[in-house]
Amino acid sequence: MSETARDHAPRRRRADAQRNRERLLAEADAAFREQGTEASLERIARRAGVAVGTLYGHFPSRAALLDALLRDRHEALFTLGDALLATTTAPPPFEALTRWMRAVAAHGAGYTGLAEQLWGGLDDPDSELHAACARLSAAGRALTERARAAGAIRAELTPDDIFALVSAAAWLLGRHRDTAQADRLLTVLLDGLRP
Amino acid sequence: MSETARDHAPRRRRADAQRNRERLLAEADAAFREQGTEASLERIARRAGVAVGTLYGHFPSRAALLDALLRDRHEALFTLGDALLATTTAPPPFEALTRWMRAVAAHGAGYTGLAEQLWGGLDDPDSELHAACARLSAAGRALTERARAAGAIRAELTPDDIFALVSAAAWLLGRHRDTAQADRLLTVLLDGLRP
DNA sequence: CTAGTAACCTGAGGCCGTCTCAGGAAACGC
DNA sequence: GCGTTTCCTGAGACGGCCTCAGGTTACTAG
Repeated sequence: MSETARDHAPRRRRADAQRNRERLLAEADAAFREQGTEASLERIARRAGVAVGTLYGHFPSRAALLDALLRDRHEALFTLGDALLATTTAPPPFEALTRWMRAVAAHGAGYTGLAEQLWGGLDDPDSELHAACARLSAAGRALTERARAAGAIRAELTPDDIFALVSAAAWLLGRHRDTAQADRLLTVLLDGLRP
Repeated sequence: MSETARDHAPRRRRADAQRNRERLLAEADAAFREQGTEASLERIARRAGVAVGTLYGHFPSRAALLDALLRDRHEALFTLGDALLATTTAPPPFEALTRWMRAVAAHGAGYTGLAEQLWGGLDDPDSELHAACARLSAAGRALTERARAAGAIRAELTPDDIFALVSAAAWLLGRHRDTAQADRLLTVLLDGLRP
């Protein structure tokens, strides 16, 4: 957080544009935390001290806004996925899969409604969230196949099944805020994967 | 289904009102099936050949419309719950619980978005869906406690946990239409309940 | 310091949705 | 038929999404 703040935005931006972008992201994060991913974009713009059009100028859609907001968290998940798959650092297949599922479920629970958005982003190739969703899905697929090949999970489970279960868990956790319960439920779900 | 159609509406209604009510329910069912429970009420009214105000006259809120639409299905679930709890007809505790969970999950998957509505109806005492949700929840609670007392499920699981799991399953099944997958996922979930 | 330019911002306005309510229409009972 | 009660209508207030023509501002080259 210094002059390298423009990491993944090599093109110089006008100072006011940069400021507005940051305020918008901050307000969007606050609004999404409080009201979920369906929070009013108009209100977000207003609270950022900016006109609606400015918001749309920076983020053409809700998905684009989310994508920008989640960039770091997604990056961290990609890294985790790589580590869980790399031959040198990977834990046993079942543990790798469950650690992945817990991480993704926790991520999808970050905002109420995020699970739906990620689900939708996977289906819609035009969504700004599509790339991220696809990478998450690919990592999950690889981990699932490895676990399946090792006989660590029921043979009939497909990667899509795993994705569905993670989404459901994220949906649930995203509207409860009870971490103890979340843990119990994830345990039920993950134990059920075993053959 | 004949002249006894006004079962739970003892008060005579004007013929046109009765007709409109039925057309509205039919169109709402169609719309909810196609587009989920967030379908536009204006469009439903229009397709029923009626002004918006008429719809709101019959059903003050989306929840009221859903409540009317689901009345029979809820009644059937209450009956099932009673049977699963009655000492004469009840199967073993674990089977009773899982049959209940499967039935409620299937019900909540009837329309995309219904799971959220039922969840919300439980929380909001003013919702027209509240009574039905509360009864469903009570039956689930009793079945859970019985299963827990019999040592058929993990000791740490609460009735709220079960409700949450059923909701998540309903959410999932409500946006997939793959019954084979639905079965696999429910199996995972229900097997995970065991100690 | 200044002018020119490209980048950016604004907000009215079109569209659709929810929900209400005053006034009009229609069914019913006699 | 006629009065009464019940019901229906649809304009309109309000908020959300999204766009785009026109105004504004930061930067830059001189």
